[in-house]
Amino acid sequence: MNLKELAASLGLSPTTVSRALNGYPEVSAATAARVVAAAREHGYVPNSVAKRLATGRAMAIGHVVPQSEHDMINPIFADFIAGAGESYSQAGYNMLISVVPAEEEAASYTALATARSVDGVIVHGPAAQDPRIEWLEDLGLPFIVHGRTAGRQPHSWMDINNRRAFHKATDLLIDLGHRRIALLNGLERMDFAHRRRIGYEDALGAAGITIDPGLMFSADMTEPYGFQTAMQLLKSPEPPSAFLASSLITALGISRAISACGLKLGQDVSVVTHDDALWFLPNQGEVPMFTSTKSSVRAAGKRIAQMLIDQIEGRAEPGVSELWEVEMIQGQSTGPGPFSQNKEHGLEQPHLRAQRFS
Amino acid sequence: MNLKELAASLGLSPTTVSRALNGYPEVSAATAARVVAAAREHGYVPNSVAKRLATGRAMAIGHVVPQSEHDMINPIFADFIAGAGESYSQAGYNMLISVVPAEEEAASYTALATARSVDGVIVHGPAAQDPRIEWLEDLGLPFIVHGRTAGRQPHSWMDINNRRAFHKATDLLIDLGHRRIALLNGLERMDFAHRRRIGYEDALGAAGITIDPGLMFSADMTEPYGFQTAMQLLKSPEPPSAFLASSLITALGISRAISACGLKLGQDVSVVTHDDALWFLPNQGEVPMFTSTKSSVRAAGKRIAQMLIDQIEGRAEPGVSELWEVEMIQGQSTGPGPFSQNKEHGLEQPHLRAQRFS
DNA sequence: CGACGCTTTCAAACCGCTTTGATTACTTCG
DNA sequence: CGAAGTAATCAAAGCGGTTTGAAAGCGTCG
Repeated sequence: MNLKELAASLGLSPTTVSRALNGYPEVSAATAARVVAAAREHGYVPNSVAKRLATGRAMAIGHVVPQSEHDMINPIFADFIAGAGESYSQAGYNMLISVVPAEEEAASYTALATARSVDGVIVHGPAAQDPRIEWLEDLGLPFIVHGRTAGRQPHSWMDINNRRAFHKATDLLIDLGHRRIALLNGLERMDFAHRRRIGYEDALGAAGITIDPGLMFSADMTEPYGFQTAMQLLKSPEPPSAFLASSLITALGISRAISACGLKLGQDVSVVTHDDALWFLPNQGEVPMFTSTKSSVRAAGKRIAQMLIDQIEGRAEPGVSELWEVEMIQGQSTGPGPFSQNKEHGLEQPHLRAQRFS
Repeated sequence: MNLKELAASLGLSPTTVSRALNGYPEVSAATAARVVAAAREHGYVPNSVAKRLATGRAMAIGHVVPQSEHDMINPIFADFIAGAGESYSQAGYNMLISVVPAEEEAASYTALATARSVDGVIVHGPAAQDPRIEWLEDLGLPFIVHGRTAGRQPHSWMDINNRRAFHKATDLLIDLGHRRIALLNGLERMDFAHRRRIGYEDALGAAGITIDPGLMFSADMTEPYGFQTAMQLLKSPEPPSAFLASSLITALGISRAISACGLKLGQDVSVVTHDDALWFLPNQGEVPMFTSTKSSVRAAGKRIAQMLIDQIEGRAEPGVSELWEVEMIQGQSTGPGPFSQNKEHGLEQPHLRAQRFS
């Protein structure tokens, strides 16, 4: 059943039927109702492809995912997609994902733009200096960056305050009496990891603690990365008394290493981690396992998709940005360090300290 | 630059240009070469929407993801997508993902089919009895199921041998001298979990071990699920000496609980898990952490996408199926149990036993 | 009563590509 | 030399919608 047939069955022209279904005012209320009823009865759904050709709107948002040794398709991406998908389906958009070899990424954006397959794209995992912003600017394709990058042009983005989050996380550990704090960061060519490192270094600097390059690591955020790095550090002559991790996954690895060394998490060694609030790693409960800087990547996906749709539909200007502050969650993974001011802290039960502070 | 303009600039008709670009033989070799060169020079890319309308082929595969309390978008889905995406981009297909409220799932398939937005779909996470097979059969939309279901009609599917995998895993533990083996399964309304449970029960039955419902659990495969369930069991009067887990994520939780109870993984308590070979949880190395039944979900995604494309393009008949056997990986998480025949096993170094057997 | 304005409907053009069914130019053969 | 066959090209008709511009129907007013 297509539009022409539906129109014929109603004794109307395709024009009128089309208008009736799209809610244009030129059609009388009575006819409109009749058309809508008939459409529902026959189970008529307009052919999306024809509609797109006629309107020039793809009603789709693209996500280009380069595949390289450092895989972008990870659980964080999955949660982001889940959030974005909610916004898309509410607004009637489709989500188009292209998994392409890294070297074809630029070509992939060009193809999406010239073939008009999508109305806009979301840029994932921006590097500290990311060429994609310029590509997209040149192509005239609307886009929003999940994160930020140090491009010349102003561009639309949404990010969490990574620098501030890690500054505060580091402060927390320093206040607890920690001085040797290891940083297990993500890949520092990525903007988010770069900013987190600056936050960490700033906090150490402000406290007059010398920055030790031997305590800073940067890698893909896997569990074994956390485990192996922590093992190596804990067995070293001068082990850190605290760890700061960029992902709960890595933090789990660290915690495994702590156990393996016969130490107690939150007593002998403290850990603070960023928590993307991933579905399969809920860090919740009365007193969550990990003290963390928490921000739902799923919520971010939902919001960014909405921002992009607003921009495409002209409800928002390009060049907007949002910066979310993270939530600080007190968990069981932190305790007083070797330079603690008030030693009685150590006797205090962790669950009595449970609280949230932003 | 569209086809008409390109044709005009060459002094040819759109017909000839279209044929030249699509490699039809009716056009002379010389003209064809000239057209291809001009197209490249002008950066001409055919409008995908117009092409789709004209050919009736969407050149897209759909993935409908219902969102419910039991979230389908999880790291396993992400890895699957990564694999499928490879096949799609090689074959020139797009991947369309619809995240919809669970109650709109049926409507979503209908819309995809009638709007001709996709040429086929992949069905994820089939339940033991799944209504979607019938829906899709009725809609006439080509599809392949990742997993299986007990539907009446034969349908195309690709699955791993879940029953056999868990049968063998259970056998392994029994052979090591374990009798009380806890099963931390996924949701048993899902087909894969149902089959795993049967494999587990069959193996116990064959060994003459009474099945204890108090040792069988079914839930979403999160880390805390593993931790809490294992804690509870290990503190019970009759703790199990071994665990069988459906996911490495859950296995990590179990291992955390074992440490928390002051026990040693692979010595005091054994764990075997299924391993989907997720990117951020590599269970590799000379002697991997966990003894596991391993099968890359990413490889499955790649293969299933290929099967579906073959079916759509008429290279394969519908109704085909593939059953993959899993690989058994010997890791550090298993050791002799309380009923071990040869006690000297306990002294053996795990890494000396390292081997693979299928 | 005819001109006018307003609402409602429609025929036809269009979006950019593919494909069918000519048409033309050039060989080949009886 | 004309008929027939073949290769190369093209005009036009789709695909299934939207949208423009015109027309029809109807009540109102001078």
